[in-house]
Amino acid sequence: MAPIPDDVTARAAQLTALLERYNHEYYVLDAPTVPDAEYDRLFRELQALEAAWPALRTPASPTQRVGGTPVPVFESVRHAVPMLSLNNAFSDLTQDDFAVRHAEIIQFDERVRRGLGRSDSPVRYAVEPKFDGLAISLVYEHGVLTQAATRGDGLTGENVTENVRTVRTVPLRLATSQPPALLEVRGEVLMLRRDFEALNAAQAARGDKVFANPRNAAAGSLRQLDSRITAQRRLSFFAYAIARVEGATWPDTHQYEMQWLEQLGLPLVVPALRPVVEGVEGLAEYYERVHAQRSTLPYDIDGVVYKVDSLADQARLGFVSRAPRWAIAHKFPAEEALTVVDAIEEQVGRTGALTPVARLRPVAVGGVTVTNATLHNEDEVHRKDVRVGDTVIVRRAGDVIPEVVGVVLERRPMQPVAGGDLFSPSEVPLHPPYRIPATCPVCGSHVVREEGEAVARCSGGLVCSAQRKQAILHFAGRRAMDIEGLGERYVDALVDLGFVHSVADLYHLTLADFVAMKARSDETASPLAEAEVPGAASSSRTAPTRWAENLLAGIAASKTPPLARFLFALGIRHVGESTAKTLADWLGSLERVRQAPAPILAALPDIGLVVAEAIAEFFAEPNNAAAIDALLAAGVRPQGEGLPAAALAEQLEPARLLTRMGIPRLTELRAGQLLAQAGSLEALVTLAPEQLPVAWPEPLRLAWREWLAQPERRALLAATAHQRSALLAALPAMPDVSANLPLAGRTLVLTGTLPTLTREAAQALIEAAGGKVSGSVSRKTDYVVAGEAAGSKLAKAESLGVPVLDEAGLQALLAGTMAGGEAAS
DNA sequence: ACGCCTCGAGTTCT
DNA sequence: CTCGAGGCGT
Repeated sequence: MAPIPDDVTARAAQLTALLERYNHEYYVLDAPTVPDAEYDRLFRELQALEAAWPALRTPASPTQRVGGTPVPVFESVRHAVPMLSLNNAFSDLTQDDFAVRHAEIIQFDERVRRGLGRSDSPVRYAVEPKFDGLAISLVYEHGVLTQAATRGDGLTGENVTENVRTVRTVPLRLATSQPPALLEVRGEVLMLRRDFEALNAAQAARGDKVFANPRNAAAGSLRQLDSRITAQRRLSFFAYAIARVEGATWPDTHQYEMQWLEQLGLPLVVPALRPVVEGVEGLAEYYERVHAQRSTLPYDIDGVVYKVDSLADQARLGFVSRAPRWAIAHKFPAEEALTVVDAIEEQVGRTGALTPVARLRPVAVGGVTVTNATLHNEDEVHRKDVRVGDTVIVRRAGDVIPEVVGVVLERRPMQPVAGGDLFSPSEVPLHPPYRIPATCPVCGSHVVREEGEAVARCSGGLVCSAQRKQAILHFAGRRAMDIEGLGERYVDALVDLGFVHSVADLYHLTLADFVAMKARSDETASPLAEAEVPGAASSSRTAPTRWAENLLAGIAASKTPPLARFLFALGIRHVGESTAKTLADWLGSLERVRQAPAPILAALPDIGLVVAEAIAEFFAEPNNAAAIDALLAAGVRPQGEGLPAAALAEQLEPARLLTRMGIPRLTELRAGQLLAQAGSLEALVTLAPEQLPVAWPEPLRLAWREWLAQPERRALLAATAHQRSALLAALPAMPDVSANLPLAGRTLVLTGTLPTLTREAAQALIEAAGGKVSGSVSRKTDYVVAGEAAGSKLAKAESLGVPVLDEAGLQALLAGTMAGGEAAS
């Protein structure tokens, strides 16, 4: 290749420098000094030079902001310094008292001052808005941007360098003649509100999908595999931290860090929004000020961030389970909005539960458009007195789920009443108070509400198509049989068109069935029509069976589930994952679970009479028995341990079993006396009245005789005795050794996202080590394992003094090398 | 009998 | 995540 003439190299360098300066003036300083046309002219000149001499085209060239070749997939990038998330503090602005309103600020400041051993002098804090965008890490080597990565799980992110290069405010080269050998900057990529609106307008005009909020638009744009698309989207960047410096002096306060970054040409938020303040009053004042300004800012924020300004002090404070002790995110309270209830409809759940749902006029709350909100149950609707036509206050509670806070009664639609006078109102509400319907909206069966229960249920059982669909969906669910690809759309179509009546039918479906189903659902324009991929109109001839093959493969692959998951999949009332696991662990086979009478089941840990009877009734019900037999006949083989648990003998002590028969006033002590008289469970049936224990008072003797009088109870007693013997005979010869495992008898709670383990993987490891994973923190919790974005459970652990571990701590515990955890402050 | 704790069930939107 | 309800220890 011909060498590049010196004058060309010089001109290219000159153009690059000019374009970089104009870029910075335009996008970062918002103060252009040249007309756009001049910029475009220089830009095209540089492009032309680069076209003639491609060697000039470096990654740092301003021409490279237009995006390059699409990548098949983002490669992953390991962060040299982990990208942490901050602990959260929440505010409740409904309180007036300063101490109450700013309790989180006061607590944070106290923790900081305690940690620094500084009781009187106020701490200096660098404060800034908490952007609602995507955290990004930028690496500059000798002043040139060489890598940009998303946060990912904090340890490993995605390499999005090509995309970030197209973000106009990100300098491709640092504005200094003596750049550090290495500089890693952390900041946020986001979309300004005006850019978001323009983008959505353009998307809508083109008939493309619009984004729900700027955050989603930014995320969607940044994660484009084709960076040319990213280049067309107006993304912005704000820097807020330095992660690594080599070959330069690291400033000693956060404030100086920011000043340095600004000198290097990195965009920062306007100075007024990032002051250094002192003490609690300074933090509170800043919080109030930004909160008040929130809606007028050019971008979305979801709170503010407080950081101890001195880096030496930051170092002294250190970290608790991967979140810094010297910084905290203070979130604004949930946003509320007003909207109108168009209708109240009922959803029918798997158990037949009718749940009233408010259909709302679409309204934006906290970044998403809300159209539905659950009203939980009839009582709840009455408590809030929500009616059709009402204007209601909607909030996104905690983080996601929309909630109707209350009704604005002044706006309730009314109608005049004839003959109204001083003593009777002249108008009444247009709509009556809500009533749960008397019949199921799906199948018309009557609706029953048990005495003392909050939920109303459709009595139709599996006759009700809604219940059937939900039962099948539950059966196929990820935590149950895990049939891949069988989602709501297919279940709806399969049931509506009569291809599937019960779960066993799934295993008899053929390719021909699916093709027929597809044909019929196309005719009837059922929801399946929407399942087609864009442009599938022509491909429905060419590859009509691909999805069906996948589905059939998914169904076939689900034939050998672990017993616990199979039991859970059956959808027995009161039997969730945990109870299903108890049954599987203790009894070891489907047959033993099916045959166990209620008292045996109630002898197992955490299973009482209510649950035991629900299980026994489920298996006794002929329809259910037939459905299970059909599954077995179709080749479904739940995988059990084969043997009951060795410790079962203790659970099945005859006196214990007797107390679980549902006999009134029979305590364990009295059951023991009774057994001493009879000699064995079997002999109880024939025990003569005069042989009852002498210590028994007359009412008890009467209660016993009355209970035993019914034949089915004598049968239950006999069946229980029989099953007990059978189970004991099947017990394994060797006692189990689980007591020696490192986490035997320990209860752990997982919260947040762990850096490398998934929640399921962590749970599996803990259980393999003999421990138990629970969902909520209490005094009985031995450890809380906290990851990224840990929430209320971490806070609760700290308030109860429960030790908090990070993933490394958990691994140490699993290895049995650690006696205790790192205690939280 | 009471109260704590855990589990089950239902839910929204992208 | 939140509520309601069942299980179990006190």
